[in-house]
Amino acid sequence: MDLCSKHKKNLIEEAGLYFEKRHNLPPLSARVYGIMVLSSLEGYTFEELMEITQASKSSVSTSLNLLQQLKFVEYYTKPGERKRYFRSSGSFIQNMLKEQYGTIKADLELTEKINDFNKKNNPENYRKKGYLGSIFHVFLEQEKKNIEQTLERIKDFKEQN
Amino acid sequence: MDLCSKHKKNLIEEAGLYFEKRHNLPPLSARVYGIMVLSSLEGYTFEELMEITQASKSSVSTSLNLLQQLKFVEYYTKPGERKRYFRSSGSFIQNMLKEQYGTIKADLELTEKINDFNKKNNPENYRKKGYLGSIFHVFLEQEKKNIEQTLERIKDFKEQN
DNA sequence: TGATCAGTTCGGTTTGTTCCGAACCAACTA
DNA sequence: TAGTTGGTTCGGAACAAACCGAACTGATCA
Repeated sequence: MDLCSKHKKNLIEEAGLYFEKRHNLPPLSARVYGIMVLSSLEGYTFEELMEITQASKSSVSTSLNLLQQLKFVEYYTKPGERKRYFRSSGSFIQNMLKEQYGTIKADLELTEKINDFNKKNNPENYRKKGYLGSIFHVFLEQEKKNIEQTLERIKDFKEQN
Repeated sequence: MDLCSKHKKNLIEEAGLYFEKRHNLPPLSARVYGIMVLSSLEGYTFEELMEITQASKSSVSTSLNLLQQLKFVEYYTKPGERKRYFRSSGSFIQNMLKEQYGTIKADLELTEKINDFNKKNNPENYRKKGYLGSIFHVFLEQEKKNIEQTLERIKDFKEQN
């Protein structure tokens, strides 16, 4: 039995490649997550994932554990069955944006440190090159809030719908 | 001669580690970029970078080429000299945000494709799980603009100051 | 109790990345 | 033209990441 249409396979490949490059997941994890986001809420079993990816038991296990740790994937069980059904947890875009937001936040924090240093040690740099001191600092604070709010709105939006 | 104070060395290490993890640069490239963002507009020569990083000629060359390709670093020359002086191009935070923005944009594009697919193939998923159809789509469009504007504002701010 | 099922853990192989030294090139200098 | 300076390119060593098979665990079932 074919678990996957041709078109779906192509999309999985595209999404997988994408997660690998941009969000640097290991190749197999990336493809597994690709499968999840393109699948119904039903999800897939361990076996089916082996079948689709043509990967080994241990590799699939490791990949699923990583994805669960990242909160990208979750599983549920059907009463009476021991098998787990794996599916994407939350929406794909929310997971991705949350990650990006974390990075941006960390960027801004590092920026503060760097600005402080340059203010003291490379004042000419600090002025001319865009390390614009307290005004810029305030400005960035504002943008930081802006970005935070975007994520909040997405969260709220989803909860209300 | 010591090209680098103790305090600066620590910051370089911290920044380097950060670029390595979050923006996945190779270790040496990450440290070199750390040096750049913590240095005056004067920049450093190839030799000085070898001295500070204790790395080989070829490694420094490769690193600088990567950083230039990413537009993180640029060089200038002094009239009459053949030597290049390397320095961070643009402000660090701008470079970082630009990168993040690119990722978010790509995320949103992939989201559209995935939503389209799920709409057709996993309609129940599409409804229940946050793939909320055209409303969500419109909503995301708006957020996309929001994020774009943040970057624009940073750019404008810097140009005006 | 033994057998089976669902998944994990552990070494080892394969694959890929990062860095190095040595040879090289291109521009200038004596 | 030969030598020096500033930097690049190439092949390989050292290390790390990704995946595999085989042995294992822990739960259920006959």
